Amino acid sequence: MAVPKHANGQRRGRGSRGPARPRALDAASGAGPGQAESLDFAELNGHIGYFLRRLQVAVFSNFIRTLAPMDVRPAQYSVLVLIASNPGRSQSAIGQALNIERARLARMLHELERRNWIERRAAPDDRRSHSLHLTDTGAKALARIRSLAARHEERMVEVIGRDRRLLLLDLLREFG
Amino acid sequence: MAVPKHANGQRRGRGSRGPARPRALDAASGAGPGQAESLDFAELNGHIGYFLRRLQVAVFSNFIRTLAPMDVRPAQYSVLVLIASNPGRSQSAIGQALNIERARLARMLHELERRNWIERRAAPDDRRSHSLHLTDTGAKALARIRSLAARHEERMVEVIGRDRRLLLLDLLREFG
DNA sequence: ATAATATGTTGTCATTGACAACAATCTTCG
DNA sequence: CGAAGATTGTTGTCAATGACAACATATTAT
Repeated sequence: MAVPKHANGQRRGRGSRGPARPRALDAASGAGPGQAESLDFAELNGHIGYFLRRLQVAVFSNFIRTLAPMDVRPAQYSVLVLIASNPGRSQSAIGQALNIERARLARMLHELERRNWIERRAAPDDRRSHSLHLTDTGAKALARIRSLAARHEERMVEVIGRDRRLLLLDLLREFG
Repeated sequence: MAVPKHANGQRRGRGSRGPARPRALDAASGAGPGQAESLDFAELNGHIGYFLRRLQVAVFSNFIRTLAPMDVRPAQYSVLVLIASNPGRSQSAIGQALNIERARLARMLHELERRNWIERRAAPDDRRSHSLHLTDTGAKALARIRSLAARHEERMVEVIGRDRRLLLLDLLREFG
């Protein structure tokens, strides 16, 4: 497996973290040197989805890059965290909560089990379902993962702006 | 081709559009009947990416569903709109602007050309590149597409709340 | 001119989301 | 009780997407 290709490029160190308006996270935005007279985006600018998409991609990209040392992707992270906070739940419970289709989750859990981070135990009450738990190894890994995730979130604060981030979280909390 | 599988389910009519707090757009959120004591999401709630992702997926899902009659996906839409607003630009210009990799864009343009919506003309100044234009058919299609896209955006306003949407647009505008 | 770059194209892989089919278990209800 | 129906997890498979290598053609830099 190793580092997935998906962890795409986008370095671009940028020192100065002045209080000034944060710069774009990633990609396109125009701004670069030697670029033909920038295009007219007016129409796209009316679409929420357009911005949401770009921001989401940029945020995930940073997440993947930051967590590369543990080779954990966002979906895996959310599953691990949810299992940690809710040990013993079934695959269907976790899947529904995160909106991950059961077939997809089954395969993701295979991978996490292969890494010895989680285990499926027989559920006492319903022999169809498995109850999910972190292993000790998983708990240790999660500790490291959490610290990387925290670093990622800090970086998002830097780029987006602390207040903006809070506003976003507030805005979005109602939809999760 | 026909309607791509991707245009996933998620109907769920909901009459009453009172001024009350808008309900979730899609998926999971808990709330449903007969669901085990809802899970602890506290940790994920600290992550912007988590919300961004869910909201973005929900918004795109609605977009795809709303534009299904024209079988246009978000990326195609953005390409069409950008070509319409900036006729004659090269593939690389459009690709960079939208952050679409050139190989991917090449194939997308094949499809749009097959549908007779756009054409690649020889660029006068640089014979490597193609200058992109809508066809008449494409312009007519885009008219319909735009009206569907407007309907989608209206729906987003309904769900997200007019003021919230403006706030979001404001917040996100700086990052596109 | 020669080398380095840029543009568009095709080939190919990995990841993801979706869906169908299946076995093993519950649940419902006659 | 017992058969019909639903749920849970699993595997197989397809389509869309993003990435990247290799290539031909053309342009720019040295």
